[in-house]
Amino acid sequence: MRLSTKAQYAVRAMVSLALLYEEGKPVSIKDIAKKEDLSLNYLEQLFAMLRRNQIVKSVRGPGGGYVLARDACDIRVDEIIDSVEETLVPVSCMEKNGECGCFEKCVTRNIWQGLGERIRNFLASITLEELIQEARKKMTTHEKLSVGKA
Amino acid sequence: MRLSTKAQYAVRAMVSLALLYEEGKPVSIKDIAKKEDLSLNYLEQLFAMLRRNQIVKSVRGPGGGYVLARDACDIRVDEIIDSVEETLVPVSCMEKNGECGCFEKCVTRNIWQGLGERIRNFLASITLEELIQEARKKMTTHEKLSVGKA
DNA sequence: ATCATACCTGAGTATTTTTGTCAATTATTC
DNA sequence: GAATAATTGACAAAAATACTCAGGTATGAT
Repeated sequence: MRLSTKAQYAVRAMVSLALLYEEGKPVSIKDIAKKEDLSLNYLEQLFAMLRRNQIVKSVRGPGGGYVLARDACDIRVDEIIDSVEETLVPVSCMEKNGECGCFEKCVTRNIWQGLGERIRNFLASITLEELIQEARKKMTTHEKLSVGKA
Repeated sequence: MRLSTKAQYAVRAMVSLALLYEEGKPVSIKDIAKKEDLSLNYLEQLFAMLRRNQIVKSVRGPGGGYVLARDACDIRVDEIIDSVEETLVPVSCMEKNGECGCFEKCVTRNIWQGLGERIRNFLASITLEELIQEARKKMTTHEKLSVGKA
């Protein structure tokens, strides 16, 4: 029962994007890669998926980069994960919108369905905005501790 | 976000075990393998793990097999899954009982922790007994439909 | 005793999924 | 038209998963 690193990276990258963003200026993937210490090429793939799912918008050319497609308070964590990972449903036979055809036999079906719903609901209850605020809070307390590091 | 087939098999096998059980007579792994259409050898591995975790008891020799180690109403689904799969925690850095050391930086930590708790709580809220009763219910309605099949 | 049954163990393998890398292209700004 | 940065698709390494196999060990029945 593991979330892929892909999904974890995507969420972290989205927080980074939001934090690095300053009015009107797109954030390059390079900056995010540096901040999060991730492979540039790999991040590119993730952002391509995020873009296709309308989580971010891209701006090409010099000075370009990525921007949130909507307000942070309107982006839910489950949407971010959906963009890069196929599914939050815990078992594969339930993929195609609920009907695996084994209804009569399958005793455990209800469990997995219930579990999938809990996971979905929980991740849908958290917005990017909340993560950003938490991040800012942690940053300030952390900065107090590491003053004069450089 | 997938549960391993291992975990799925284990839960199904436990239901099978409980359904096949008749007073005093252990159920052989072979019967379960047949009923669930799983590899005998693979099931053996799973039951070895279930035994080590005191979910089932084994009886060796002819006429032997496996028996529930406790009442079905006292066996929770999360225990079954724990026995065969390492973890219900969604990200690896949180393995060792919660402390990954990246507390200050890690903005997403709270999400994964919360998610892990939801998953755990949900699976802990279901007992084997409940699954058995549901299975019996489905069996009777299903039998009505497939009368005279053989 | 010995034989058949059925659990028990650990090593090994094949498959799939995940996690990336690389090379080449396209769009945009200066 | 040169530099920048997103965009794409193919490919590859590595890890996890899902098994198989070849033995062993305990027990009951004859």
